[in-house]
Amino acid sequence: MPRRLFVTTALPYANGAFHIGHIMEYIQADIWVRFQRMQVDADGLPREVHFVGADDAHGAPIMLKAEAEGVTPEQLIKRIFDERPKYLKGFHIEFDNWHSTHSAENTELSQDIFRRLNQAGLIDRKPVEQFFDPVKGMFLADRYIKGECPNCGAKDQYGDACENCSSVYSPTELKNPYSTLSGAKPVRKTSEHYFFRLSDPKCKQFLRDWINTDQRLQSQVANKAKEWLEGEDDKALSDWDISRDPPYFGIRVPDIAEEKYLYVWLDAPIGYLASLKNYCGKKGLDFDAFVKPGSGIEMIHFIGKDIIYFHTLFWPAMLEYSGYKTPDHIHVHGFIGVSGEKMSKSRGTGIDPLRYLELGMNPEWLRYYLAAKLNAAVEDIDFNPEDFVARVNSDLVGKYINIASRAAGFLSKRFAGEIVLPQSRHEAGAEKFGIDSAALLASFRDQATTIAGCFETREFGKALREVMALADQANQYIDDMKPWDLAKDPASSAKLHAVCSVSLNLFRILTIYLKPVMPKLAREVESFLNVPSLAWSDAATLLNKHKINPYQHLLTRVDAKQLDALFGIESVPPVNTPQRHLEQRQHATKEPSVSDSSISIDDFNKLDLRVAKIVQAEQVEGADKLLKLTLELGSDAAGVAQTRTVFAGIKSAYAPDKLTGQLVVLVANLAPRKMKFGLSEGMVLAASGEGPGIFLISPDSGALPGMRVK
RNA sequence: GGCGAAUUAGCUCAGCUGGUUAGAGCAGCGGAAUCAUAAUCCGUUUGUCCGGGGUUCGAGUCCCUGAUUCGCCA
Repeated sequence: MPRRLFVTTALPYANGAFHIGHIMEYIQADIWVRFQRMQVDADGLPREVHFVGADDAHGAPIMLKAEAEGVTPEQLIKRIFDERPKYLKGFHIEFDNWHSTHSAENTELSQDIFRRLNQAGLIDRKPVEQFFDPVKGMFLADRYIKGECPNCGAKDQYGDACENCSSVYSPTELKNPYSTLSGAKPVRKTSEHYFFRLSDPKCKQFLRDWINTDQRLQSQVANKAKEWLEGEDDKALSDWDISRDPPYFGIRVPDIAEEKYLYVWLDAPIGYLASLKNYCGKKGLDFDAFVKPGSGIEMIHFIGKDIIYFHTLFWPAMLEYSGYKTPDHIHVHGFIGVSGEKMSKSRGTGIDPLRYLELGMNPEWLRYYLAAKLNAAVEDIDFNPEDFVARVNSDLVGKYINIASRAAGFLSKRFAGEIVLPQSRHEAGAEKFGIDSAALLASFRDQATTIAGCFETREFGKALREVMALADQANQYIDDMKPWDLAKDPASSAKLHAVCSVSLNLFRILTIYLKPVMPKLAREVESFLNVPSLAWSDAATLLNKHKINPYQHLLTRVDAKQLDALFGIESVPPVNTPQRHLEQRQHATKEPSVSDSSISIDDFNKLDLRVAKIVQAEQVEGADKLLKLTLELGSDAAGVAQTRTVFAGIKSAYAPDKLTGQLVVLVANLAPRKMKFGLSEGMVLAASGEGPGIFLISPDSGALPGMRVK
């Protein structure tokens, strides 16, 4: 039997587009999956891999977001669902299936799992007192409650922790609490909830065994899971609240007359199975045979470190006690940051994957760069623009592609594109040429096992370092052989032919090793070399007496300007970026969607908006989007004109000379921001939308510089 | 607050259970080359291995302590 693998990535929350963190995870998993698909197992059968994903489509945040947009939750998640392929195809991420937790399969599986857990005696029902928003008519998760910190009295703090004094408390301890949804004062209300008895001794014992199974989890992950599992007193593992009251967008708790819903985090991971089941249906495969205990299939989840808790405690326990097989491996990765800063979606320091594609940047650059930085540890990685340019250009174009480029021209021009290797060194030919190419080719071939080991264990960075070390050797070989000198002397024609043939064989082997990372490029190389799809085992063979196609450029270099555009100030991604379920504490301090909450007049008054007159507007050398504006704000008490310098990203829409004298609205109390070109002391208001165009906001005639706007 | 992780060349990172003058790539510098989308090759510089103590014949590696950063406390 070949190895059989069932691989998933974490389900993205369907309230927004993919961000770079999602794409990184998919690229990591996709590389791993593609590597597996290139393998043939001992019996000669190809390895069997099933790679699925799905949207995580339930929960209060989606319900509220849809409401704010004036659409139904179904419409919202449909829109998001329809966007997914653009990203996945764009980055060559090849899922076998993409489904949704809002589906017949997931409803059926979730309700069935709930029933089976109930039958196993692991479901309790008990009353819970929570805050309730009397205006909205719904129970409030912690993140929707704000108030004054019970410790330091700071205002507008969330229900879990104070940003000011960082004390931790529960929402019921807040002073003067209010609902962020309606502004109303929440009331305490009791409701019956269902709980999964995770603290049951048999459950804990099962988890202990599961967590401690060798090779199942990375050591850091296992340690963390143990810490949670074995916590005592106030840190003891508690039972898991798995139901929610209406209104809720989710799956009904089965077999009861009351309207209650399964908590989104219960049905979300079941989405892995729902997607697999949907896929099995399409392919005519036996789903039950995949997921029953002892099925012989390896179940592998790629996830980020933020959701370890769910995947190492709740999820295996749910599966175990509902009669399914439990996951064999959880592969946890860290977060991606940009230039040392944490990703901040609202400030635009993140990389918008769609913009990356729209700028025409090659997705395989990103795949290579991320792979070069990824390893098997739970470590955050950093996207550094200079590093990105250097790595891609020097490794891929300078080292790898260069090998083909150096050899192919001679081969086409002089030898009709036919690869002919020298005879083995013990026969006539190789010795005569003084080429020890056999040893070189053998050393390339022999790295197949080492590099495969790196891919298998997700040490992608190490794998690529090995590959690039080989590419260095290939370039050295070409340098030693000096084909350009050989080409000058007709007598050394045979040797030139040999050198080019060896070089292209080296290039072919490198292509095999890079194929999981750069599938499209590999396809183009296959077509250039005129060979069928390369598998891992092909590294053991050589191309000889074989005609190739003319060489065409295989890969362009990164232009640093593209990165400037990627990070341009206009590149701010959509405001509502997806996060995992927003009801979770860890996300509770993140900003809520603008439309979800109202602000008080006091909040508004914090803005000091002023009418200002543009007295000077000039181009900024080296800036793609910025104009430097000098603004007059009226005079101070002593009659001295006040001016401000503001850098505004409006170059694409306004010519500097047309702006002089125009009145605009300035955010006068915005904290000054040091930019590459100088200090920007405020911000001018402008409108923009999905399409092109930026439109400055101007007061009606009669307004004077310095006037307050409110 | 408690627990944990991280901190190694300008940049990105290797350094397994302590063992010779601490490594790689990129960048830099000096040469060579000109087949190759200025790609390649040779040579070369660079480090208070976060600070301070300690254990040891010997510590980047172990222990204590301090700093900074980050995470978890569901």
